[in-house]
Amino acid sequence: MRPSITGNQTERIVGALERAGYQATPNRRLVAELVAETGGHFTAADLLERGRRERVNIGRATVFRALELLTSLGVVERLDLPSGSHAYVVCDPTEHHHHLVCSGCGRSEDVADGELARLVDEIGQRNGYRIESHRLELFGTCPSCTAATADAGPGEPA
Amino acid sequence: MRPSITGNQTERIVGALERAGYQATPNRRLVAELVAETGGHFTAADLLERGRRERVNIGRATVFRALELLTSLGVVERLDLPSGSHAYVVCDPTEHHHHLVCSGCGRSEDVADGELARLVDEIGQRNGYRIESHRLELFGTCPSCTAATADAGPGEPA
DNA sequence: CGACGAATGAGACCTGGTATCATCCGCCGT
DNA sequence: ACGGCGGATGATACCAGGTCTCATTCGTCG
Repeated sequence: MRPSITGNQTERIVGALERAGYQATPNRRLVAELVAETGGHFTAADLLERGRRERVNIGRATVFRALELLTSLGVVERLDLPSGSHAYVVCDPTEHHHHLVCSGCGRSEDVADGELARLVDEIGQRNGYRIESHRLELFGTCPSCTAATADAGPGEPA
Repeated sequence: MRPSITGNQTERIVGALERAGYQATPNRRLVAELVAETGGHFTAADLLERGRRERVNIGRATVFRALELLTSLGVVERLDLPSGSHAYVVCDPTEHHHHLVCSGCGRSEDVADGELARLVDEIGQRNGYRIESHRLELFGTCPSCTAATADAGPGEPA
């Protein structure tokens, strides 16, 4: 009785919304679904477009507002791509973590803070700063994209 | 014969420009000076405004173009502030590094990559990604801002 | 059912940045 | 000194991403 993996994901998001005391309106549910069914990162424009395919009258502001809400709950986070533009990823709100993003397909993994905390601490101490927050972003090629490019074009050795 | 610390800094920037084969035009010199005399990060709008105080007819596009140029040479880098907006900082182009930014005064220190490289490597391996780039950004309060707030308002204990 | 606050959509607005295009300027070869 | 050419410039239009306002509408609760 499990409609899909993303079905659970959607419920997780909607649940987070309700637990935080926000209404789970149809629009917000829609955004939750769209976010959940996205493999990888997405932009707000993206979401809006997909949203409009399902429900014509969804406003741009509503999408942004929903995204803002979800961001404040930690179920999505905003990434800064190397290009300088912004994207969102869905992620686990329960633990401080960072993101490893595939530049091929956009897929993103959460990576635990781990040793980084110590390193950050040291840097702060060395410079006399009181560190308040830090952000690590990793960009690379995921296993399947690596495999795909290896298949398609092994023609760039030296 | 040393006009100011930032004088050298300016020359360093202009030099980088010339070495890379670009003309060191008056506009670009102006931008270099403005950048050099900035303590901390600045936005493009910032720079434009200050630029216009010196030379009325400097175009917005020119400032952006100069900034882009300097970014491509590595003498400035673009930061993503926690607020989501962008700022630029001048930094040392000779070595891969990250930034530690004071959220009080905007001042920024370069911090060496150091152990991070190893950590990044491990993360990549653990996830099967081929890491292409990474970015660490640290935000905190610098020594003098810490001192200042301790003087001004010690009134937020619990 | 009625009321009130939260949510919504349309659209104006803002910021940061890019593209276009005509002009202009500096530098080069002669 | 001159002519020409490419690079640099400024104005301006444009675009993306995001926020604000405001009137309407929807949900929820009494």
